[in-house]
Amino acid sequence: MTLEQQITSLAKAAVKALYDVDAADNQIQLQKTRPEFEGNITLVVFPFVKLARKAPAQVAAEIGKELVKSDIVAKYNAVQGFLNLVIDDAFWIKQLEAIDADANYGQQPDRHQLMMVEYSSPNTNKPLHLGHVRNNLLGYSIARIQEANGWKVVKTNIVNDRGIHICKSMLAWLKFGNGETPESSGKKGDHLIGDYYVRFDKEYKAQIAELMAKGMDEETAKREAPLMLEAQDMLRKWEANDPEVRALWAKMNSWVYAGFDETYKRMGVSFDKIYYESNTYLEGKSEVEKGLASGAFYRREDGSVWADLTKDGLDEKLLLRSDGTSVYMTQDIGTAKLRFQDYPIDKMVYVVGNEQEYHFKVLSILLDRLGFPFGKELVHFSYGMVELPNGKMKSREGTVVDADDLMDKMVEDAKEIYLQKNDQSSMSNNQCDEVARMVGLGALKYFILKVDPRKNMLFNPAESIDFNGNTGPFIQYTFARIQSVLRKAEADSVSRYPDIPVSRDLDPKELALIQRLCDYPSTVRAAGDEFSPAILCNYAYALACDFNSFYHDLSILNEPDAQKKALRLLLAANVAKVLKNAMGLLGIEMPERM
RNA sequence: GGUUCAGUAGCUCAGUUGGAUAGAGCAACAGCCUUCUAAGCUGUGGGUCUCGGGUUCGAAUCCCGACUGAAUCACCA
Repeated sequence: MTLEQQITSLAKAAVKALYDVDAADNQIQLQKTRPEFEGNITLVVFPFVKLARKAPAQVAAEIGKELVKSDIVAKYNAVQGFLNLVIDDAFWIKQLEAIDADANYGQQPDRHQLMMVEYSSPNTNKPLHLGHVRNNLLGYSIARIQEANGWKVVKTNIVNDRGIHICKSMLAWLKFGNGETPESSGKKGDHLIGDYYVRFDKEYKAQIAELMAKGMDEETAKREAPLMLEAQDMLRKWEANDPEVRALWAKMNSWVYAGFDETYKRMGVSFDKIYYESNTYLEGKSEVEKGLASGAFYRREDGSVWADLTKDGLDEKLLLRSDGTSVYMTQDIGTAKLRFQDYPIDKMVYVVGNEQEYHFKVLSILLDRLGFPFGKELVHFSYGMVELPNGKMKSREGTVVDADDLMDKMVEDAKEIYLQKNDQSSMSNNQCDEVARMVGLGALKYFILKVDPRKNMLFNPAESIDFNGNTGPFIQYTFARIQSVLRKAEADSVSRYPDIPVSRDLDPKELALIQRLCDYPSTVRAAGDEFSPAILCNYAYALACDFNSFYHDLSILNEPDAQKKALRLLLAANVAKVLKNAMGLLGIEMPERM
């Protein structure tokens, strides 16, 4: 039973005894005692002031007098309406022992339910940029966090591998590529394709300008530029299964996948099941046809198919174009159907930017209308955009921060710092590179995950991401320090388990650490409930801060008292365990030394 | 224009269901390495929590109204 639960029931009993009322759970308000007062946990007594008909401070004192009768409350003091409770050291030591005994501390019981988490979902016409990085890191971390909350999680990716944007890259490559391949150019496949996507846009704009110079208006020029017509022609051929177009498409996509795989691997994200739009859009079409037959949707005179959502307070939504081709929504319906055929999904989560909130609102209603039981409950985990100092990132305008470049830069910076801080004669190249990789990526991941996912965040490329302060490397460093101590303890055969039962006055720094460790399970739950890795970041940072302060003030291995030494070692080991676990849920690796 | 979200220190961000004198980091300044890793620790300065009302013992937090910014409302994805 947690401290909060114990105090809650004690407080209820006290209120009953003193004022003869049964307090509701939400009337028992507990918070951590502020550092300027003595105590570990504080009961806010304002809720009882009225029914006691006494001054707040007096009520607090009366309840305190009751509570101190129990074993776990050693002392109390009342400040206005705040009753500060000092918890007995024996309680904390027992808690630490329980934490130590639990190898999976923080893991919540199995819920026997399956959650599918969709994230990443790239287009295959350009490489990943910082916006995708946020998506991938959030998606992966949320999956890990929900696993820790007892869900069985299936991570999935829907690859948008077809459509006009893909044809643009293909066409530009055919026209201007001279048969360039990743092998011949030494470029990563996704970057190669991205270059041709940009090339298409450049040539297309030139054609538009040319047509406009001849007197054509902009709208018409955009529509009639030869490159655009050719791209559309290519899309029709693709849909008609033209062998040449399909072969080219398959070849170029395979280059992109090879590039993506490399980026994903480096980022440390993975998927259990990958869906491709080229395989799901037909399924979507047939679902829409079914909906049309059942009267859920209607067809207009021009042949296009629509859903009327005005009763739901929304607009009308197009589902099939007049030429019969599908749109984004159609594809998402098909993908949803296939997924629920493949897995017994209890909860479906889409990690997609907040710019698509409307889309998912509509999707939820449509799925529900088509008779899918999961429609109403789908979760759109809507996260904010990454902005640059001068606004949004735009692929075609070249104002993107490339994912591969950014990771390179972070690892380079980490390596430089590592070489600067360590004795170069005592390390191997491999060790240096491995630490630099973990630390560079740790800095990047923490930087992104520590901000509330719902909010837009700003990234300034001119200012490099920090390695000091509230950062991933700070937490990694704390961990590495502990590992160093544990290695030394092992070498000296120092036990972290004292021979005699520990019962002594805890140092405030020790106590603060234990109390922080006790908070971990509820933090994991909160992160899961709120879909927020940021909550875990804040926790890991606070724990690392507490430890560094403890480490600075108190000696572990040089402590002469064997009992104290053992307890501090036990404490350090468990801080390391929880730090590693928490960071693991964020997808951040922890180096043994740095 | 409708809808949704956001506005906290110079900058980037925390702030659990309303609780005590609103917190970190960066940047600036001043200290601490013969002692378990100084990517650390300690201290100083820095605030009209966008603004105005309201609710109450008590509001950065809840309600209403402004202002500012973002997203969205496509036969784009």
